[in-house]
Amino acid sequence: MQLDEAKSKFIQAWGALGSSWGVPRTMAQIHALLLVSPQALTTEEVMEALQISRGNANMSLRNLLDWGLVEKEVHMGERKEFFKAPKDTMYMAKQVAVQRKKRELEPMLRALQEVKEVEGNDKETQEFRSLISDIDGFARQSESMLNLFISSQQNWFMKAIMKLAGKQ
Amino acid sequence: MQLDEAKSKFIQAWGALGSSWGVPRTMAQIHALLLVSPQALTTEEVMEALQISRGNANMSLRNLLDWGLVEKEVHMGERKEFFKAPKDTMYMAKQVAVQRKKRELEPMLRALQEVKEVEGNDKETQEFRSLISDIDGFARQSESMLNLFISSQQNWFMKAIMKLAGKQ
DNA sequence: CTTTATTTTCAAATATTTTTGAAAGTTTAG
DNA sequence: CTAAACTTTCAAAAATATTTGAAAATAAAG
Repeated sequence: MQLDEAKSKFIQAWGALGSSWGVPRTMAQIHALLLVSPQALTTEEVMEALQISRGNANMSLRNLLDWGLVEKEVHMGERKEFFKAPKDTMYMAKQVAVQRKKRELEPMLRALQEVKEVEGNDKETQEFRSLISDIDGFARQSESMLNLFISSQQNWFMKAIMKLAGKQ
Repeated sequence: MQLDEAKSKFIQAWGALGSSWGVPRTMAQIHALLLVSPQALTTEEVMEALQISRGNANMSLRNLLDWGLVEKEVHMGERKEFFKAPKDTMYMAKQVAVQRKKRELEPMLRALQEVKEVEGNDKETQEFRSLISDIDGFARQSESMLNLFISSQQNWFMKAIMKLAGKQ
């Protein structure tokens, strides 16, 4: 397999992965493109490489900046902005963890808190409360786990988990 | 807050959570509805409660069965099928882990394997190979972690991780 | 076997999400 | 200041995903 073909397959696969996890396909593809590019690219180059519009390229790049998955770079004497993607996998995973925690886990915890306030003491209400507090407990444990991962040094978290394998 | 209002809020929140993780909103809502229902429900009852069509209810329930998040129940003397959702949070989380591993992690591992076969020894190709093998390493660690979680007893995995918190 | 209840299928309709592209906005150079 | 380079915005268009509903299939009852 030639490098170009391999890059293209990787870009497709990364796009598909994003898509099935609720990340717009193009945004994931741009991320992949920047990951496999030796140098930082301009908006024009991203548009050209993925055959997408300026608006799309611009918005997707801005979102990737928000996610902390892409960084801007200024080149001396050049007016355009260049974009590059940090290639450290653990760093990427932590950025994604930070964002999804903020965007999905925290709103869910708030919703569970609200719904806990339900009135009544009949059996059905008690069972409802019990379900909600089970889910809430799990959500809080997940939050702690994510915090541990996010604030851990480099590969510590994954290594520590691998070590748990024998102990169960 | 009244029980009905609380149930409805929970159903909405669960639907939104699913939606932002690539699970069809209605499928997640049906799951939530069954979680908060004291008894098993028929397709008719699901249609009525969520105001959705028969086709939608049927397909979503079938998918939930595939995911292992919903079970069929037969009632003596009744011809229709009844559906209920196991309310054990850890069990649910494990089912989701099994399915997402199969549907997204494994295809990604295969794609990475393919793309590793790239020919050439120039600097750019070497950097590409290095990126792919980093991502592959992380993906494999994730897979091991999921396997550990999936096959662990009850709450063992989460508890073990909580205990790691002080040790870093 | 025939009738009726129930479930499944799937093409078409609808809804939602993503993408486009042109106009407006901003920044830098001269 | 003015013009050119570049970026951002956003309404409309296109693409994609979801939902509908009626017809077909299946299963149970009589």
